[in-house]
Amino acid sequence: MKTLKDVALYAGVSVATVSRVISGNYPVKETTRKRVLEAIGTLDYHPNGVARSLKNAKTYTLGVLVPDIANPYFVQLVRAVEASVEKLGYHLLVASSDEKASKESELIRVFLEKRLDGMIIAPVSVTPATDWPQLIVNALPIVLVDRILEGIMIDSVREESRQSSKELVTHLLGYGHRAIGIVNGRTSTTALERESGYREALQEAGIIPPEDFMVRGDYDHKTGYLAGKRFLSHKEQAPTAVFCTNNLIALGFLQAVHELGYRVPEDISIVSFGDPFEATFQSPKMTIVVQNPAEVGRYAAFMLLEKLDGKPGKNVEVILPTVIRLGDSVRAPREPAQMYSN
Amino acid sequence: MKTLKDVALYAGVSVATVSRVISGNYPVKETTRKRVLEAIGTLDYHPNGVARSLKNAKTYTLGVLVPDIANPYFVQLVRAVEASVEKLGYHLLVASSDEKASKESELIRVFLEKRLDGMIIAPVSVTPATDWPQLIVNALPIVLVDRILEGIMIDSVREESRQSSKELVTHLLGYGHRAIGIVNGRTSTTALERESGYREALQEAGIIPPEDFMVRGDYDHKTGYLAGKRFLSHKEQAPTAVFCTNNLIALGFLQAVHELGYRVPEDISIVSFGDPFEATFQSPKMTIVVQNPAEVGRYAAFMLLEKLDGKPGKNVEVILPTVIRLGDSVRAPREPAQMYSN
DNA sequence: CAGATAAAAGTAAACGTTTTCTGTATTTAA
DNA sequence: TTAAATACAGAAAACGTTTACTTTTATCTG
Repeated sequence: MKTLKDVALYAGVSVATVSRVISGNYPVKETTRKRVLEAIGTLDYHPNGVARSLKNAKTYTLGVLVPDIANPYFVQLVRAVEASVEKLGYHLLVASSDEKASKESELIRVFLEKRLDGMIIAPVSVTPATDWPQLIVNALPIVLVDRILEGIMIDSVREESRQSSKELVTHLLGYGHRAIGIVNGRTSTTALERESGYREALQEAGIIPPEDFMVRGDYDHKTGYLAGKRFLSHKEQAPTAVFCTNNLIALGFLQAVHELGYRVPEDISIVSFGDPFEATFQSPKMTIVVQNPAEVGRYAAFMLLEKLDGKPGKNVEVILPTVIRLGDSVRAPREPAQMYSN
Repeated sequence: MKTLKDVALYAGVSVATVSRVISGNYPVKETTRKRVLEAIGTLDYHPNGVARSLKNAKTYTLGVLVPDIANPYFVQLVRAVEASVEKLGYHLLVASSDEKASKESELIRVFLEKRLDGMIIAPVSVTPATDWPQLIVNALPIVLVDRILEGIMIDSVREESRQSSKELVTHLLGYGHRAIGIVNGRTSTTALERESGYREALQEAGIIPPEDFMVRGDYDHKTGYLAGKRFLSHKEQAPTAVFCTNNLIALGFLQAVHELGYRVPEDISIVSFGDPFEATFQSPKMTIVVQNPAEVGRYAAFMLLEKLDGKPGKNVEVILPTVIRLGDSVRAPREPAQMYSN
């Protein structure tokens, strides 16, 4: 690949002049500018961004670290971030932590070494790994999305989760359900919040759910599928309604229900978090807390860009409101509610 | 951020020694190694990857350029690429061209300037933009995915498309359909191949489809939706079956059908390209050509890594086979087939 | 047309690494 | 105990930019 020096030689000027033509920040005589531009064209010169980044201490690249890049929720989020930052010339290094703290640490290290200008992270766990405090010290611009960390104040954007979970479960209670299960993630704040909303709703109804109604697994298809199989294989002791805390879990659960020959909502009612469009042609149409990952992404991008711009930044914690969209995945339990209250 | 110099100063050695400790490629006395490692730890030193890349002419970053990063097809593809290259220490810069040649050019330029080690691209158009030839000359390792370019030989991986399109349409013909529409993309090779398969099947049946049965738009939801509205708003002249050439188009078309109060396959039969899992709970279950983007991604990654390894490379053109999965989105047309043959 | 001033272009240092080339301890052999 | 060999460690150049500083060239004024 050609360098400034090659161009300079060809155009018969110094490298400084070529650099100035390219940057456009300095006066260059029109005739020489022409000559340089021509040289650049014929030599097919492309500036070396690496050298430039070294000199300028700026890479124009942002790191995005999500648990699963294939989860539609994060796909939407990432796309919104990309769309928000592209006009300012930033590009994205996207990576998946697979919900593993070790991979998260490793990738943060990579981001650091690559000298990315900032990062957007959906942390794996509530309790920050050892690397996190360093990060803060290093003052690298960070915005957390979807989840937060306990004990460390970092700018974050997420969607309301506890209250809406409570409402979902209350909705089920309103239909007469008493045996209500939950299929949840494990380590993230969202998982805790959603479980907390679930518990609150039940508590206010005087219900204490049995331990085996509460599944803690991963935010993935498999967890939902296995939970569905487990719940429904002993139908008599199964919950009459289930709260799936995430879109993938809901999908997996649904598949299990179908495979076992049961139907929603005739045999079991389901509510979940999800994307209204994704579910458009699903049968049945699910009653969901409508999530808006794109909005989360836009906010996160905005906040990160502000920081990059040198704005002071006062550790904002943005919580976006959510709404519930009713579908037809809920109806009253067929049998009289078994008594799990005490 | 700390530098080698800081560490060297702190440990009382030269920068060269610190560098050698880090790389591990040179002999360093155990006691000094310890001292250096300690310095690195207490100073929280992270090597500057930018400087390293400049020196080594290697960024360990690959560019991935797809038309739409939110399309599940490309999401799967990208994820497979990521999974394939991560163990070798490569990371991904992902960007969307939005099916715009201008954006594609721009992003290729960015990739070039960032000195990425290689790129994987799903080109927007069959006819290469002016930048493409340069790319080849620059000998930057490239692998095309999903689509190819006319007139330039570049390694590529894609799925068989023409023959399977033909089979899909033949399947429709077998059910007695004669008025068969197609909703397609515009510029890519896949669009051409799918249309070509469609035409062949019809031709062999002695049918020449009217121009307005052939919609050419984008590979997106909207194109499918609009086509659906258009076809079905004049039901009497509408096709009795439609071939949607892509998952998003199919989804959009389906939505239009639903909104207009029609049903599949009672009122109209549909076949398409798609992902068998995505469609699991769709009603109806679509008859599709099963695509396997992950496999495409794995192949592309493998081929790119080979090139990066300095393997000669002989311009391979990989075409992965596809299979058809029958669903229940097709049945015989209700009214006697109108005659479009001649 | 000389001298002052403004404009344009050149020189060289710096960014933070890696690595070749040297130099100095330390070990080994005689 | 000394010469040769080996093992470590340092100095400095190089990667390709940007930019402060300096020098050259062009322009202006009287």
